[in-house]
Amino acid sequence: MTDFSLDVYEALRRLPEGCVISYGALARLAGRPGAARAVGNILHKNPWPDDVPCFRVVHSDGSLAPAFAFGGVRRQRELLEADGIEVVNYKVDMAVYEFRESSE
DNA sequence: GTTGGGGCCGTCA
DNA sequence: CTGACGGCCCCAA
Repeated sequence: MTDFSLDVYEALRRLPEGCVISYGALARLAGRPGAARAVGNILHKNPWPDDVPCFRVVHSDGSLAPAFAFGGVRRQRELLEADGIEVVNYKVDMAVYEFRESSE
């Protein structure tokens, strides 16, 4: 467990419902741009799946994770749709649902 | 559109 | 500590 991991979990916790984020973006929010792979690993561990909705984390192109640990992309799609996110062909519109701190 | 290479960080053996 | 792997990302051909 590292500070980076905790930071990732907190960043995800701050993520509002109905929004998604990519591994890279999440890593960036965690303060480690380029650590997208580490983020994937961290989310895989996910000690607190109840507080850390990793299902809101998608690829940079908006596609869902093919190796989603909870039960596959199918499960993830249900969770995303449950958040009010429109999922098309296991992909979401990053231009709309991607979480951004600065709305510029 | 696909394929190949490099890089980053964390966890496990 | 080193080596290998991963729910990745970016750039170039």
